[in-house]
Amino acid sequence: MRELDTQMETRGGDWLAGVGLRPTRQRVTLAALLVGDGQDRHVTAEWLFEAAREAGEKVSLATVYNTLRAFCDAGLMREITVDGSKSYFDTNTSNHPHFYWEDSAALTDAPSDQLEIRRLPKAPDGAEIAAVDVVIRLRRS
Amino acid sequence: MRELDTQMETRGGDWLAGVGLRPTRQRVTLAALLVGDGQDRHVTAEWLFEAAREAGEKVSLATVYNTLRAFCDAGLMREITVDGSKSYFDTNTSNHPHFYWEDSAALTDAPSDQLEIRRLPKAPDGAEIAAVDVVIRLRRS
DNA sequence: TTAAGTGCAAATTATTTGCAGTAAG
DNA sequence: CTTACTGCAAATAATTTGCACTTAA
Repeated sequence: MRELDTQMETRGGDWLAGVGLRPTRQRVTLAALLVGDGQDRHVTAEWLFEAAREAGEKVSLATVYNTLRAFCDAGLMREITVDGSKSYFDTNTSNHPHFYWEDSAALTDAPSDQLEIRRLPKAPDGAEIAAVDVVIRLRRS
Repeated sequence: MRELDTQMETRGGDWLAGVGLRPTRQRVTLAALLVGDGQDRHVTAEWLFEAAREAGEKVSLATVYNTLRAFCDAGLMREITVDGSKSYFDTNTSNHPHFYWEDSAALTDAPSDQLEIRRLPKAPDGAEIAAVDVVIRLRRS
């Protein structure tokens, strides 16, 4: 895996500073791995833990979990649930559809400009729509 | 909770017979609780286990899990994932949108005749769309 | 009679938490 | 200094599994 360079860490640090999270070494590392290259990313805790390890930074798995949760609470990421077994965390917080590759259990963005939902059911009385999750399940053909 | 009557058990039994699953006492009980009244239902393993208990039938939790899995494999039900922690099983196997009540963690059907998806992203090369899951998350307003 | 189904209890897997130590403001 | 953060290891929670015992066909 790639090494983390200064620019990536700076970008990760800025991302944290934006929401007032204390920029500890671990958080800067994880943030750099997540948004350091400006790409949107969908990760599992295990994947991020491995990525940190491969980048030569040491962080405990518990901290990876706590950190992902903190990032979500701060609104920096969104948690996506596709298959009961594990959670995915998305650096793109806008509401957009996903492709879920059943064979590899990978989650990627689906081109949102191609999706158009008409006549969305209205929320029942006393409730409001918090989000609309759209997951397009793909199978190798 | 309600008792199971003959008609419900008959309906549950027919449901099983339709796919060639051996109609054991436990399966007939669970099937009757699921489709005995002709209503669509969204249950968790724990809920169904409790319902069986309250109907005076004894089934182990492991069997409830194994049975729900068998019903899904047979195509009688669909598993729905909404929040990483637990699985819901839906007796309505057609592809339709759901309401997820975040406060009570309940899953219900959303009126599907009101949903219309236009320009669904096309599946990338080498893949085909297996299903499109739409979950409308509701929050008390 | 015999293969499939059931019920425990033990095993798994993903995630959270308690708490003593470490570091950021 | 003081409070938040980190790292373990132990605790949870949902689900699965191994295996001896039933039961439907």
